[in-house]
Amino acid sequence: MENIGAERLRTLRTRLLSMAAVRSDRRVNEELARAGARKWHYAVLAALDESGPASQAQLSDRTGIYRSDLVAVITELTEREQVSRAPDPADRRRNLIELTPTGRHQLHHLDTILAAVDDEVFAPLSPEQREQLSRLLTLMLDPPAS
Amino acid sequence: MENIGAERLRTLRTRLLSMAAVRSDRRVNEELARAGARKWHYAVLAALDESGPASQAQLSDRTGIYRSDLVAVITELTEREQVSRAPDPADRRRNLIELTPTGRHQLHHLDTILAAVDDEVFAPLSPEQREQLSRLLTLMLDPPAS
DNA sequence: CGAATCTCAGCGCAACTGAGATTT
DNA sequence: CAAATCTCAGTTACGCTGAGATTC
Repeated sequence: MENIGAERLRTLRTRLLSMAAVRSDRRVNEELARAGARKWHYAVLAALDESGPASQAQLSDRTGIYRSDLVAVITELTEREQVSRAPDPADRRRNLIELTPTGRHQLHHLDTILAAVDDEVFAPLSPEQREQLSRLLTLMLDPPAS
Repeated sequence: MENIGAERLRTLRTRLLSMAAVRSDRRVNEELARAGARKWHYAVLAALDESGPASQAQLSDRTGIYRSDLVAVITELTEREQVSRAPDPADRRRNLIELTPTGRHQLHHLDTILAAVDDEVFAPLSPEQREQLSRLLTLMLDPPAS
């Protein structure tokens, strides 16, 4: 049981990661809120833009949002007329969710906002360091098949 | 408005950071729970070990726990006899919180657990990459005075 | 029939706010 | 008196579970 040093709270890696994410998430949520959105809204819009119309179950897989929570998210997006929800004629268990022109416009708006937040949150890092951070985090999340 | 690419959700840096932290936090919380603790318990024990006896307000500053939440945390730690809480004779508005021998022992136990979790969570990274990650995160959180 | 899908109700935890009581 | 400290009550959001109804 060696000495860990008098800096546990400042150097513990899992804690650093957690604190950095809390700070980043807070700014992201604040700025999205100013645009009338939350991060799940963004995730759904982006998933629809990148992979096309989908059922709620597919959107759940693509975004990581729980199926039960997606119901409310899609309802909110339809109220804002950013997506449409209609029964899938090919399989009436499913809802077919599609991006509307308004939704695509909002997505681009949110892209701009998020780019600015990224720039602010990672301001202390050089462009090379930001890339390095992305690489390390990606490596953590998707370790290359050994 | 240039094209962001069809990988937003997989490459957005703030999202990578958030996902990595969620995964890490989950493992930390699971393992601390198996030891009958939560991360705030650890933070308080470590702060007391490193900086000595303190009032709850001081502990709040050192750990980042809200003063209102510290009440319950300290109560739980006293129930486990890991800290003692007594009115500070020098200023009776304050409670003086001190680490007990049991608390110091538990702290060392939790140190061991957290070292193992760190090793597991960051397994995909080499020792050099782990150090690099720590440096980048520290830089983000405490940017050097420009 | 079993399996998939959507919906709703609710739990547990964490971050956070606000207010009251006591002491300095 | 104003300010600091501790305590308690309550809000909001999120991740997650479970159950019912419908459709395949």
